Amino acid sequence: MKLEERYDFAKIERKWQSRWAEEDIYRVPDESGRPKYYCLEMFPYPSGKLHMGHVRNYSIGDVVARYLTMNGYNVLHPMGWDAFGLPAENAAIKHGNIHPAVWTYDNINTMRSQLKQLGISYDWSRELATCHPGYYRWTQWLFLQLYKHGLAYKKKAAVNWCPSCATVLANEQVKEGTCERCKTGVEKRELDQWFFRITAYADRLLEDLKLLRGWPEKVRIMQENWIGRSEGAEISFPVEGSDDAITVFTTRPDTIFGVTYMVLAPEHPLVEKLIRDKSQAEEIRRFVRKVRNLSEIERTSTEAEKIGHFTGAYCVNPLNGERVPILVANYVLLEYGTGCVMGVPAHDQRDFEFARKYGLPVRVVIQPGGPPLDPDTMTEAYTGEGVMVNSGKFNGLPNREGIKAVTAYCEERGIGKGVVNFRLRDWLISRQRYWGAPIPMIYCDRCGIVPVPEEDLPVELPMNVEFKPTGRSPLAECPEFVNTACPQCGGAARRETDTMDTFMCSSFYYFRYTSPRNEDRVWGEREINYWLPVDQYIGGVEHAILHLLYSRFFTKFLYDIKLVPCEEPFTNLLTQGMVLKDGAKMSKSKGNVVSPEDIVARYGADTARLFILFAAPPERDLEWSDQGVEGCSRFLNRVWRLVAPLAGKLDGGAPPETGRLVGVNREMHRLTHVTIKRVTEDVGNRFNFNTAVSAIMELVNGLYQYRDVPETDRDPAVLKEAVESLLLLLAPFAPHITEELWHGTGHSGSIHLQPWPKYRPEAVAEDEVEIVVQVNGKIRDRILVPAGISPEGMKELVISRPGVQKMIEGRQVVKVIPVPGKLVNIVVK
RNA sequence: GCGGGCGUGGCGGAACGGCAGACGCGCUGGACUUAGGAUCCAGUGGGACCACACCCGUGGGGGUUCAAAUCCCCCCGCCCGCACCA
Repeated sequence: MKLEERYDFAKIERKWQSRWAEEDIYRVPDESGRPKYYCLEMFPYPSGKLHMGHVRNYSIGDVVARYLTMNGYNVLHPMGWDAFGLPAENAAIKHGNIHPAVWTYDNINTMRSQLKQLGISYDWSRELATCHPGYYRWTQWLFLQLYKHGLAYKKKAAVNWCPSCATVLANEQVKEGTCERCKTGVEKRELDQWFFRITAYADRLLEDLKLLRGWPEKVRIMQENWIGRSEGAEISFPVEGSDDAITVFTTRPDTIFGVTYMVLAPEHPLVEKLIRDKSQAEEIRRFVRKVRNLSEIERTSTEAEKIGHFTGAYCVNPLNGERVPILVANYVLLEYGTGCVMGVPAHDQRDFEFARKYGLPVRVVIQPGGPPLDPDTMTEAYTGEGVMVNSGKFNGLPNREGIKAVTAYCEERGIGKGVVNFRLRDWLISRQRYWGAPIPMIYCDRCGIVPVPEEDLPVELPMNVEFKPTGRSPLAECPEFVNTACPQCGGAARRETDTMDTFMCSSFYYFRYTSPRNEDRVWGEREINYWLPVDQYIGGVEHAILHLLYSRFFTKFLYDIKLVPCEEPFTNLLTQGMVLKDGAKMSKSKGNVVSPEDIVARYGADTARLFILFAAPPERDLEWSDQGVEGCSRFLNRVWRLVAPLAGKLDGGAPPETGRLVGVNREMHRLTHVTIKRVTEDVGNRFNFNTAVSAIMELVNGLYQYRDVPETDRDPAVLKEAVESLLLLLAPFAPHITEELWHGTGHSGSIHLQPWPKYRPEAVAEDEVEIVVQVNGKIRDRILVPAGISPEGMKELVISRPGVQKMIEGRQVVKVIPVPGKLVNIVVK
């Protein structure tokens, strides 16, 4: 094959993309003699066009997939679309005449062709879209499995409502009191909604984080904090003059003798009962109403002043029989623990501030060593260790033991028990929107809530609906959808009109890739057992909690019902950094967006990929640089100019024998093998693509030098080996140019199906190495020593040098430290 | 407030506790050219110097070590996550 003089990236990329597709070289079989490897990148939401974050994500994944393929693995590398979601519906509302399905599939078509233009090695035969009935049928089926196992349930609760998105949100989708998607402040609404009982898995989700050695610590810690396990006790305080009791959750039962007041969350159901016949009833109702009307941001802000009101009611401390006033205060959250807190001002900083503000008594019950605490002069709560005091029969007990002793005492007396509390809440999955998978449930006046029979799935979305941001699901306005027959009694019944949170769809897509076209089962047993778990998952850290926690939950559930072979879905996780421009995240509002389309059109996909991999290590943020792109483009042109003229001239025969090479040929041969070693280690062990690329650049620089030595002095076998290695090493990064040059230099068969080059240790070894001579840690000289020299030999060689003798003349040599292959440090006095 | 991360040339970034600044960008000079914003070659942390030797340098301050960008302690700055969790 003849090669053109000029590197015409556009022509080359087009040509190979269609050849690869025709020859179907990226299709992967579900069984193989080779070991399997599942390389997965987070599938995108089809928002319109690819952005640089996508290009980075998929370029990283592609290097991993191609590298492992060349290393003999049977690599599953699929792609699909997280295709349900609000933007599609919002586009329909805004433009009126475009259906979310049309909008979504248009975007998918655009983005698929962009991915193909980037030359990513996906097995497109496995492509899936979560909005396709062939997919969401299984989303619904999995809902039914959860329901069957008591993990999907409906309950009325105060839920997060985003007025802008006109739907409810899961806790995980609320950030700082605002909607994660649109930043609108969320409100609380009392609604009857579907939940998944993720809390049933809280302990395992926490415990198994320990197994995830291949995950960034940061993500594990984030999940750990989100799950928020805390051990403590629930203790009941009987309400004076009533049969009611207030149960508090506390992590410090050892401080119970220091309780000087009790606080209920304003929304606590007991409040109304307590104040009914009290004079302050109206005042408190006003307060409760006010707190309720606050936005979540104001309600939960740490800045907000702590405000409390006395209810007029009292309860009794079950440990010492003391009368304790009951208050209502804005800083107590109904959702956490029991919605009530015992106030121990001496030993809790919030309680302390609150008590000082309202002049509530402070009683010390934990005494540290040193001067005793004085409740009147304390300026902050004492939260450390100490010995129990003012605590009746527990006096003198170290507080650590006190925690257990008080808990045990309460259990014996039937007034309390040790409990474990989690911050994790159940996952709210109902959405009052159209463009999602319908929840497969039917309401029958006679039979109640009835699941749609599995054989009736999918419950398909009707196409003819009105899109209006009403806050009711558009499905509710669609009688053909709503009205149905009860599967049990056959009578008239209504369908559930809420759809599922799209995070449900993305919680199992990586399983479905193993059997994307299976219409009989959610996936094949053989396929799932072969491919799972995912060996390497790659995506943005923004999914550290939401998607990754839900997916772990799903996997555990599916493991329990024996549908998947693993308890954790993703063995290794790489969270890539953001792509920045001028130090800030690219965004339309900032006007600093660089479009992948433009870059690919101007420089080609190979250049775009190479730059993005070269500019920074993958987990770090990447600063976009047009000049850096220029540099990568220059490099590929340099590769072209080096290799293209060699077309038809690379006839070195078998690889050279290391032992017989000398001079420039030995050096070139050595550089080749050093580079193979470096790139192999950088890509294979560390995912340091940036340093791998620089190693390849050094090889090219070396080849330019080598090219300039007289042809008679060059060994054709060395040149051939160097050029072929260069192309093979560069292939995962720049798949098109390397494929073209590979064929141009006389090879048939795709470069991407070649074995990865192996370095020869004997070729990497040097005869002589330069070592550094230090005197008292400062570099004073450099000398060449034989490579295999012993530490003793190094010492002698260095000391005997005249220059070194001069430097240490008249001083006493205290110690000589030889570091093989590196340096000798002479310590003198 | 709590948790995590990061501070290295003009810039992006390299450096198993062992030669700081690989590689790339930018800049400077040269070659080739009608021309070069193409290409090739060379130089490029700061100071000092004809040049060499040399001195100073990884946010700041201490420490461990023969040896610290790297390990430990304190401080400063920036970024991210969580945020009244009882």
